[in-house]
Amino acid sequence: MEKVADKEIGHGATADRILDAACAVFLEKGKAGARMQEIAVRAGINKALLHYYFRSKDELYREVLTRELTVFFRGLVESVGQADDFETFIRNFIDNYIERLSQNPGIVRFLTWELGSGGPVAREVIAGIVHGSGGVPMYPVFRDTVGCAARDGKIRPVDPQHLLFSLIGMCVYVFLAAPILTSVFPGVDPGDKAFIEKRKREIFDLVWYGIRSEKGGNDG
Amino acid sequence: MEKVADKEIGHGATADRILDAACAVFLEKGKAGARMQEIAVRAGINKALLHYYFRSKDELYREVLTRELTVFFRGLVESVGQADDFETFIRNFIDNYIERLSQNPGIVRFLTWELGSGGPVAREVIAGIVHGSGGVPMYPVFRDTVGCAARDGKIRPVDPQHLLFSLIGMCVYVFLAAPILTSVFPGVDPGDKAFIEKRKREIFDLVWYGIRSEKGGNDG
DNA sequence: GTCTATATCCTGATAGAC
DNA sequence: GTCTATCAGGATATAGAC
Repeated sequence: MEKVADKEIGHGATADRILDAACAVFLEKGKAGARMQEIAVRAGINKALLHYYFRSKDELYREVLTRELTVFFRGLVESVGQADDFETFIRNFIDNYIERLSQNPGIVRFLTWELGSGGPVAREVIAGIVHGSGGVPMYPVFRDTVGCAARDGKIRPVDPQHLLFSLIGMCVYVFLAAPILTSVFPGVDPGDKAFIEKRKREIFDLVWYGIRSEKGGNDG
Repeated sequence: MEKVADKEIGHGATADRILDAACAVFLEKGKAGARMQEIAVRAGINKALLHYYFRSKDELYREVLTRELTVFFRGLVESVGQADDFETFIRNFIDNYIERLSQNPGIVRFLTWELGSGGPVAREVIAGIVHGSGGVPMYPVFRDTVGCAARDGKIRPVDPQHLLFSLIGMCVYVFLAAPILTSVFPGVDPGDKAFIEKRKREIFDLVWYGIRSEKGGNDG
């Protein structure tokens, strides 16, 4: 499996092109709106060959989701890491989270929709990732880190669950609502590098001023 | 148009039932995933009668969106109102915003998806509401109120646009991500009254501590 | 206004040649 | 592995009786 002139270099070249095309179409149109015809064309083949590689639309959908969500979630989970002080812990979280989102602007929107529509496949795949993942469970680490910081008087006591929701919400919103934002606020572009960096700073400032302990806080 | 035994009281009773049913189905499945058959059944009629009232799926979709988004957006815009002091201004915003969202958990999810999918109908309808609305433009009021509070030394200087994004993001996220949250955090239910009230308080605290001016702030 | 039956079109999936 | 041609099912939309 290493000759094949003209075309690619062997085994899964076509399959990969299909997966890429399918990913794009599914993320854009959703499972119901996606058309096998369009996926085939974007992959540079025809429907018959598409079905030769992936028996059915359902199977293709499952493969795409598994591949895409696995890497995406692993990336997000890594947003919660150890850090010397609590300030960098929060800063790293925001940086990493926004960075991943800005590189995959479509996937969160897709996930939000598909999960709400009760898609069993998406639910399954995610369950497999969240629970089965051999990696570090994300929330316990976050909760404990916040708890320690509060106990040490670095920050005021705060519900870690809601703090997490607030952080994620602030990070995710601009990407989810990108179409509305750009239409309501001409000049705002969530894909723009400068906007992204400013967004990181604004979120951090709001959160940091919002939770740090009064007594210890005269470094601003 | 005021007799008609047995059935409802006249003109648009059936049409309204159809619109309600269609709204539910569209919000749940999206335009592509929605089936005219299901809409008909939920409205208690059959496909033929459905087409008698609304010529095509596209037309029905447009009517539903126009009706639903109009009232929803007007409600959201009202979240920005005058208040005696800046603290109640923020508190009112959060209260109102979350209240509307919690009563329409599905519509934001739908909107986010459909706008991102480039649906021209949704875009059109929203443009008509946002611009054509004779009501008060939302953002200028918000921006000026924030600006005044900063000028008066009530809060630290802060980018009003990003503050708005942060506020909305924190409010909206738990409803958008409800399916994920309930599965990852057993016990969390964004539809629960107690959760909603707690969420309001947590958001307010984070924002208020996060933006209020240091000098004037010793009332906590 | 409401129904049953039917037309028309589209899409996912298969057959079979090369 | 890749193609053309085609099937079978399902979806929107219409015809026509009541």
